Amino acid sequence: MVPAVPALRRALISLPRTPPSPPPSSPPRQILRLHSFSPTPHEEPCDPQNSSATLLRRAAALLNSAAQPSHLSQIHAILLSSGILRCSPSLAAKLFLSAADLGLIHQARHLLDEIPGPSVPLWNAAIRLHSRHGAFVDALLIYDKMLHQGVVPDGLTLPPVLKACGGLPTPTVGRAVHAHILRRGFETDLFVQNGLVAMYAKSGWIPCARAVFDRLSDRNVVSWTSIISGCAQNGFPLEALQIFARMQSSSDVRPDFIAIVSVLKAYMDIEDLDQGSSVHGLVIKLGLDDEPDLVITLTAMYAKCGQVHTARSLFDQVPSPALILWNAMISGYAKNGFASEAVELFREMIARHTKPDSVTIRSAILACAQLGSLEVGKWIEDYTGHSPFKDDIFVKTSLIDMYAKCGSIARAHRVFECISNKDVVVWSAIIMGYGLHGRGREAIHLFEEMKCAGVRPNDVTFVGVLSACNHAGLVDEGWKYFCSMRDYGIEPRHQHYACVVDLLARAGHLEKAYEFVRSMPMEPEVTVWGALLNACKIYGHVGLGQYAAEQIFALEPLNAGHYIQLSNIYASAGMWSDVAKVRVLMKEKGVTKAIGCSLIEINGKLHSFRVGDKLHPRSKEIFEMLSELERKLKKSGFVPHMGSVLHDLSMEEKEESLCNHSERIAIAFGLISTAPGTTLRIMKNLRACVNCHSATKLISKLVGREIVVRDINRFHHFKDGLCSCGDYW
DNA sequence: CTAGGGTTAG
Repeated sequence: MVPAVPALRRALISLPRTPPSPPPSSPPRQILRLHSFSPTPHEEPCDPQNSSATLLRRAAALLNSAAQPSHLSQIHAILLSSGILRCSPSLAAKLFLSAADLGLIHQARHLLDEIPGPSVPLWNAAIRLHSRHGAFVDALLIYDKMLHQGVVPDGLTLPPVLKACGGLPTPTVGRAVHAHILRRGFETDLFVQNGLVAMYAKSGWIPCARAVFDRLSDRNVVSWTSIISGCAQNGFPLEALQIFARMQSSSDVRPDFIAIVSVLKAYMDIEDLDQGSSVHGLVIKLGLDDEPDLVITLTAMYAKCGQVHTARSLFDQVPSPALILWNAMISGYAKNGFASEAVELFREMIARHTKPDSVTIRSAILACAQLGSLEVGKWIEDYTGHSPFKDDIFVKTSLIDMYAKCGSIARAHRVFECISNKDVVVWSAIIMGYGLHGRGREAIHLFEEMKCAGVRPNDVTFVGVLSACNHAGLVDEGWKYFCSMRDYGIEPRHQHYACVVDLLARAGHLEKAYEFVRSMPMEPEVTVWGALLNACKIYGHVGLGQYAAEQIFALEPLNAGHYIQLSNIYASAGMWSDVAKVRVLMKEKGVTKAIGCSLIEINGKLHSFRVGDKLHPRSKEIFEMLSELERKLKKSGFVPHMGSVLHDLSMEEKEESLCNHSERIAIAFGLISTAPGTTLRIMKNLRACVNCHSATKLISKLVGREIVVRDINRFHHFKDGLCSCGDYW
């Protein structure tokens, strides 16, 4: 009789129970003939002994053939109601093992309680079953009960117990079990020792995991893998790789595919593709390149490191990809700017009748957000609504983000409203969305509402609020919120500082902004100097602009936008020789201006235009519309803002007339290809230029259309001659 | 009869 360790008991009492999953509700497919079990009148009704024996025999025979959960449930129910289960522990045990084999946790649990004194293998099976299915607390409670009944665990009891401990947030229980193990002498049991290493590793207690590992006299591939993956998963990728190197040099343990997967994870984390590829070589040498799980990890690694083409070639070699392989490829595309490839692959997946999970759907939604296409966005929401993930809060949050980025804040809000338990990320997403659309007041209102609802803002929420204030020119509010961050114990990051600099500078408080930059506790990065430079352009402040530009050139010498900003500052001040100098500087450094490009979506298809683009099949009509627009603009007294011509640094581009800017062509195309009154949605890769911005305002009025333009930073909603940004961008 | 790994993150 061994008493339960008090520490283990104490630790267990404090644990929350895992909420039980509902028992399977699907009705039995095939109804067993119930009456054949129950004692029937013609079968010696007056002799319960005899009929019980018959029943037992029949039940045992049926149990041997009961491969389906529904059959098992029925047998269970019948035996239970007849009270016979209590008379025959061996039958109960048999029934229990069948239930365990079928993964029927609830029934197995119920049956275990029916068995008077379960044997050690039975206890082991029960613990293993719960541990495998993630019911860790239950697994431990069963273990506790076992100890309490004075049953002595064997070598097979502890591995699943340790696995359950490793699944808990802290290794408190694990340590108690460890103490147990020490007292009982499982020092030479490799399974138990490996379990300890994995338990500490999973809980993030790497030094403890290492201590156990280092004391092992005998190590197999599982011991090595446990410690390697422990390091890789807890932010010590370099240690993981060192240990792998040691494994190869100082042991004759041959890595198997699971070991390699763990190693690749470490390379993935440090994004060391060169080393990662060399492991790919090792995989081939070991003859493991056909291992499906390794193909998944390799694909994920290449995809995550931006080598989407290499990833795709691996993907294409798999005849029927598993769900997570689809996920790795689709998310790889989405994260690396291959949005249309991601959406296309998602469609292919559906066409091939592979059911996506919430990870797939989230990746697909992310791709839609990047694509900016409202049509594709609506399609994916529709798809999501018919999927089992329609109520998933992660999915809904990505939908909010997606609609905001596709230009429909109304749709984003609709999704937002329908979420019952809004967490901080949901609120942050909608606040960010309103900010993106220049609706700062509403963003602030939502922020206050969120606080009233008792949701605590985090650093991301503050980025949202600050950028919302910024886009709407709400200087005082923005400053107030920035100062309130510390009340919430949030230390402002660089991004928050950048927002404030932009906020102050754009509103004309250049000196204040500069002072603020100097007071920053970290080195200002490009975004901060860029905000200053931009404001200097707006307010014609040459000196500070020059200084900011110098800082930027040192940090990011190859981005043409900064040179153009500086050049524009000089041009506005009439400093033509300095304009020329900037041009020379650009040439010396080999910086070329990004070519403006606008996209417009018509009937779900994207059309792209560049400056002066004549490549479109309907080019002739487009240019007729362009001249008509220009006529209308002139007639209503529109004067082009000549400053915008100065954007173009090369002589060739200077010759381009302003009305050839790409967004104007996209608008013209939109007008000739849609019904009157249809909203036009345009995306461009640069910031809106001053001239196009005022022209578009007027055009929206002249043609009676709402025009939504997503530029590189934000949205502009043009309507009735006005823009939602209030000319503040 | 036991053990180690993999997609993702608004």
